[in-house]
Amino acid sequence: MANAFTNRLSGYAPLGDADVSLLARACRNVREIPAGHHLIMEGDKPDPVFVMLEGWACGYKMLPDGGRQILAFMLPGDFCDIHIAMLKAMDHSIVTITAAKVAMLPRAQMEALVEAGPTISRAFWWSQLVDQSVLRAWIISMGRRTAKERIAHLMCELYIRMRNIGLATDDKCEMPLTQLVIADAVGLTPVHVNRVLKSLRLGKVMELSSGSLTIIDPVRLAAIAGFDESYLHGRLRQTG
Amino acid sequence: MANAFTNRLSGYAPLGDADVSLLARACRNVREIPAGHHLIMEGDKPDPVFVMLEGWACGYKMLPDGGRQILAFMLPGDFCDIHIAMLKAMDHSIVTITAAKVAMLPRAQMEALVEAGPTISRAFWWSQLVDQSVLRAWIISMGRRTAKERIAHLMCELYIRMRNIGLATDDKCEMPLTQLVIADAVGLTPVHVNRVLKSLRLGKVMELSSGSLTIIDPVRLAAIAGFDESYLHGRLRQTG
DNA sequence: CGCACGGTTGAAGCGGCTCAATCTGGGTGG
DNA sequence: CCACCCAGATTGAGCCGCTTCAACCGTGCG
Repeated sequence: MANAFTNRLSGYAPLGDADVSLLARACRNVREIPAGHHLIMEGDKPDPVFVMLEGWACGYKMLPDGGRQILAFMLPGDFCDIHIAMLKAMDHSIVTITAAKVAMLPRAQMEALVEAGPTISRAFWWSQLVDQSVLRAWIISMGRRTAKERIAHLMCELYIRMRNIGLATDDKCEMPLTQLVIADAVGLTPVHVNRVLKSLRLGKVMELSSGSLTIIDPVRLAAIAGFDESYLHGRLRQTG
Repeated sequence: MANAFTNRLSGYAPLGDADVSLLARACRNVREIPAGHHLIMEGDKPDPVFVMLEGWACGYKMLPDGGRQILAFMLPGDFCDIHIAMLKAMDHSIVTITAAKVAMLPRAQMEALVEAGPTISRAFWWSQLVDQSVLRAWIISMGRRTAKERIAHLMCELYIRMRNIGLATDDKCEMPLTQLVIADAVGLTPVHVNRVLKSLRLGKVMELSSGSLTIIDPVRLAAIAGFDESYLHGRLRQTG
């Protein structure tokens, strides 16, 4: 019954078997989506809430001058935007980064889950809390960190999130991000991202290539980033 | 019975009289706090949820190098951090900017309110949605906007939020922010904030002095900021 | 084969920072 | 009532991190 979604939520609240099967059954409507396809675009009338089951996606907003700012990365088990169904119109877009499996929960189903009991409801609140923490950490990065610190911090965040869902080894995980995507996430130029990655590589701190991240010196990477993982509130995923 | 808090929430969901009086009664425990005092500090064990009834506050995080990043401004009617009671330890601090009246709702009371019915619960969800939207807008500002655009955008945000709670006239509102505070919010230097404010003043766009904001040319200000107020989901406050 | 996309590198410019000094107004003690 | 004080505002000069513009390279794919 369990999937990436129920595993993640059970890290937030002690879900019973009934809760898990309710949540899993809510994920019956799954779509397979290739890389680079939009789940929803700015201005669309949203209805279903999207949940990532496999693959990566990101939410972003375009600016009048053609620039793009990425607002969040969505990994397996994540809600794409838990509030989506409350809006009249999307104020940002969501696009897949890799091929992905996405569950679609209609608004009514979300409401049913919330009202199904306090445990699921509590897990949803935790999920929102963590999402907000991540947004705050991004603000801190963009406001007060240098280019190198920012990129190091993003890599730490994504690595730990991957590790928390069991998709990382001790020093490595998938990281299917192009330098352009990283630039749009941290508010830098692709050119400068390239130079920073080079310096991290030459400094034997970490290496990003062919879609995966290798952490060479975890202590130094965390020091550069000023990284403290507690804000991600990760739990070891449930076994079995 | 109504106060800043119930007025704000009733913009998010159709609260009945019973809901309003429940919420108002939850705000019985009010503290008056002078300017510059902490409601809670990083590392503290949080318990009560704070709600601003009068005055301004801000949440911020200190960085190892002594820098400060402000994460949010709290105005009358706002939750300081609706998730606060779920945490084991605060990961940021909250300090008053002006003298303030703050209601303190213990964890148990929050849970009781959530379970009191779907309307209050829905209003809380909306409140979280709006808070997230604001965080996202800050990320966009810090990632992709110039200093002038960023400051203009922040002024627009705060002006509209003040207007939405009935605390602004057509072209003016209180804005008790020092240039240092603005700098810590938008990720700039106080010196540079000063220069930008000067240029906005000389350009006859807006003027910030002695604790209040005067918008001279609203159209140009919004154009500079690239501001679209819909993300704040403001409703006219209830009358009576 | 050749195109397209992503990565890499160099050179020059600029926006915002640093450092440092001066100014201003409101509050305070004598 | 005045001298003083201090936080916040203001201004100048020089520097640096990141951007811009413009190439060139490598590789997967039609």
